[in-house]
Amino acid sequence: MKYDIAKKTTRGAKRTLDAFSGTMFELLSAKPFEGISVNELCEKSNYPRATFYNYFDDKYDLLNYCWYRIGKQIRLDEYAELDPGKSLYIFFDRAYDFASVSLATIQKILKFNSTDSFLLNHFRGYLGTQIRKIFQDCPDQDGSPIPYEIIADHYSNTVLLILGWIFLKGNRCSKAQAHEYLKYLLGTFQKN
Amino acid sequence: MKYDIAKKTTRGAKRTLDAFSGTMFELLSAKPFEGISVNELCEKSNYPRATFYNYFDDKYDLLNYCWYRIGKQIRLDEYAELDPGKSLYIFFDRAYDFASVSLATIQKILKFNSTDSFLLNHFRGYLGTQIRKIFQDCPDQDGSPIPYEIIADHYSNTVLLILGWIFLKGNRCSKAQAHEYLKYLLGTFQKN
DNA sequence: TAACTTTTGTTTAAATTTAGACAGAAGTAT
DNA sequence: ATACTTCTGTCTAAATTTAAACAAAAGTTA
Repeated sequence: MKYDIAKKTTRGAKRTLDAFSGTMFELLSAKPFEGISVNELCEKSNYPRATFYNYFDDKYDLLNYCWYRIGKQIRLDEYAELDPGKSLYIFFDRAYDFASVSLATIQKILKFNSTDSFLLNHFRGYLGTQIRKIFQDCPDQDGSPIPYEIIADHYSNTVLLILGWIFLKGNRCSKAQAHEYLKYLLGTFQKN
Repeated sequence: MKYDIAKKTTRGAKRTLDAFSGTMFELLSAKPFEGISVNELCEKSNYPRATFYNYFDDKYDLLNYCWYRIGKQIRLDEYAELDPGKSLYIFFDRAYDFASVSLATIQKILKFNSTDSFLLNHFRGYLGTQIRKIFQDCPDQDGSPIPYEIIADHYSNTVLLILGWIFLKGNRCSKAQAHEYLKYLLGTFQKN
């Protein structure tokens, strides 16, 4: 990414970032990621190519920013202060709510970018990394027989599994029921 | 208007004009025009005040541009080549279609800007002028007992009357029925 | 293969936007 | 009437965007 997200973004930068990522989501609802060109993104966003390259290295880089934008919406960065034992469920709930609201868009995107496509794997990768970060910040639990890092990975995998089952594979189920699934799959490790 | 619409607009200008006019329509759907400030327009549009004043003199000027934008959507400028006798009905149909599609927005705006408010009068004024222009371009009809300019004004008034009756006063009626109204009110003058 | 089109990523100087400050007007509250 | 807040319209120098051109890569067609 050529633009530094860390430093506070100016209004102009916000507009540009929003426009490009918004257009990317729009286009993903209409065609596979492979078929989207930087030219098209610029055309639809009403920005010249030079501006695109002021912000992003290429369309993959923009894709990353799209995931980052979703991450902000589910407040991926606000877990430091949460009870580690509960953060799993809190994260799950936020993701569940977001996916519920965005279901129409998700389904359109899936129509052109199937579950096992590059696009979804890319998203999985991003989200997995972020989830792992949440749990890695938690301290080692006393008396745990295996490294906490492994548990963090396992949490991440399991949460993604359930979310994918519900929203990508289309097996709608209530939040409460989903919690049951999570408890069942993670029961052996969880204290709470 | 500080920006010259006549010269072909750059992409950046198009973005800015679209953003501000779009925000204006949004705000009009939520509050009366009097209560909208330039600050608010800039805030919602994500542009600094300086940019607003790069393009517009004030919020009234922006309002004018909003009407201009609607004018483009109903192709107010494409009447030179049309049959003068029919242009009345062609214009009416375009306006009717546009209003039908935009009905939800119109109703929201009316909720905060009642039929006899400054806003609606301003719009009436703009549209009336444009309609008059269409008919003024038509040549004097042979043997007409009164100046064509008066007839143009009368056409403009009558079309606006019917449109207002249907879409502002809320008396929905079919396009065909509306044509009957028009024919009845203008029958004495019309040849076709 | 060869001709052709599209895409990519970079580069430039010119145009536009930008944050912030400014004084004066207008509105609100006490 | 006074203090307080918000709004307006203008002004800057610094930052960003812009159109256009470019060579090289990739994709398409015949």
